[in-house]
Amino acid sequence: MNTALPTPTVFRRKSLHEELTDAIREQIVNGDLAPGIRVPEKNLCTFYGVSRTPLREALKVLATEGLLSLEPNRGAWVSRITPEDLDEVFPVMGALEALSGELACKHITDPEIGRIRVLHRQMLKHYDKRELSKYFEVNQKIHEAILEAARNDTLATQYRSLAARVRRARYVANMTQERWKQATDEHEQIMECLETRDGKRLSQVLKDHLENKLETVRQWLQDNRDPG
Amino acid sequence: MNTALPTPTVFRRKSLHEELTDAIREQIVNGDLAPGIRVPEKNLCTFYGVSRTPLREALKVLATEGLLSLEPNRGAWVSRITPEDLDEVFPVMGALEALSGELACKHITDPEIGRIRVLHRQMLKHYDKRELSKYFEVNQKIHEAILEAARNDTLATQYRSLAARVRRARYVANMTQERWKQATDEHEQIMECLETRDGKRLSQVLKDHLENKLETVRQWLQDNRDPG
DNA sequence: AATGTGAATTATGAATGCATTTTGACGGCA
DNA sequence: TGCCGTCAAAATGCATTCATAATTCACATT
Repeated sequence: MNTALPTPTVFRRKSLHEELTDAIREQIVNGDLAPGIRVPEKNLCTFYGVSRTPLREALKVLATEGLLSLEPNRGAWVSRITPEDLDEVFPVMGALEALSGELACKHITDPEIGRIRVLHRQMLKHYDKRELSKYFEVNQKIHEAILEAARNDTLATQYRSLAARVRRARYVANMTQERWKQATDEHEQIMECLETRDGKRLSQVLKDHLENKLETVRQWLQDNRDPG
Repeated sequence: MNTALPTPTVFRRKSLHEELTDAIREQIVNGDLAPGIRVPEKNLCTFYGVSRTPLREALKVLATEGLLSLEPNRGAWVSRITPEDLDEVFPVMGALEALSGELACKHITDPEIGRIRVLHRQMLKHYDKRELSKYFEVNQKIHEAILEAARNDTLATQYRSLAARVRRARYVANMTQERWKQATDEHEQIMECLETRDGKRLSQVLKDHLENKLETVRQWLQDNRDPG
């Protein structure tokens, strides 16, 4: 019998606090829990049918991820998104995404490029039909695929954490036709860079792409700022 | 009466779990809790004289920071440092440090440059006397000051988190005379870039500087790898 | 009307207790 | 000797309970 195991598939049940973390993170990123609102422990406890102990552990984690703000003896809020936040987060995301482009070009395989090409075509179809939410879903998969191709979990974790903070802004609907067009053009360039493995150029394109996005988010924030 | 408050000095007592997080993080980064060892809750509870509830919250946070590994029902370990980790972490740190250099050149004030210049001179003195630990203490202050000058808390947080993971390697003693010389030369360049506000060049210098450091850490890891 | 006081209510902080899982020693057995 | 299965001890997961701080709201004061 062969005792040498293949790629070790680790079995790992999630504990309750971990599932809670994921579930609440989802709620925040989706916008079910809007930026700025209070998050009383009791509410979430009854909502999820759990006791406060694992829930509080989850809140601590989400706070370190920057999605919640905790104040001792005063509870938790969903972190607000301010223009200053954006000005901080986007440069960092830019640096990370640029790196992911460079690394992806080093490590990506032809089949992977093929899969991204498929996603790219899907995305263009959604663009033609102006299917905004489907467009964005595929769009996100493309960026995720590039991140995967970079073969760097540390990078992926850090990037996703920042991306989650930004994604809470429901800016998508705010994209102008012009910006949308520009974004698809940039995605065309992204494909070219991947296929020619031009890491230097890809990192620059991704950075510019993010600049474009920043403008859309900024605009959204201006249109949706709440007086609280 | 003037209702406009000056810079709002926020009073904020730390809660127990937060203090625990800081204390244990310190223990890990200092090497009091060595990479790979188990961290039973009970031990830390008796050590700090607290109950398990706040302690467990602290463990969760440190796990998301990457300093601990948690496995359901099996407890916590101090994360090991593998060569693969270094190959992941250093490129990301490089990207972040490069950004910090660029931003610092944009925002840094003359007095700040002056203070860094003072630190720089101190560091050179320690170098001349071969005072390794003092050298590193000041060295770290310089990098911290640059990070401060970048005026980006998100960047600072992310960078510090990664830096903490690396700092656990007690690689300092491992630095060769040659590398030490090279490091001080690079710091000379860093000062030049700051004084001329040459962000592009500074970001490159910082990246190279980090490459140098990576080699030292790699060497340390090779010399100190444990068969566990 | 604006501000101040204080008791009642509510929410969070932390300790304890119970259930479940893991660990590791021991002994049977091939 | 080496391999399993069993069971007690220990550790962790979660719920509950107690302690403490914050908030609310009624009422008094200016």
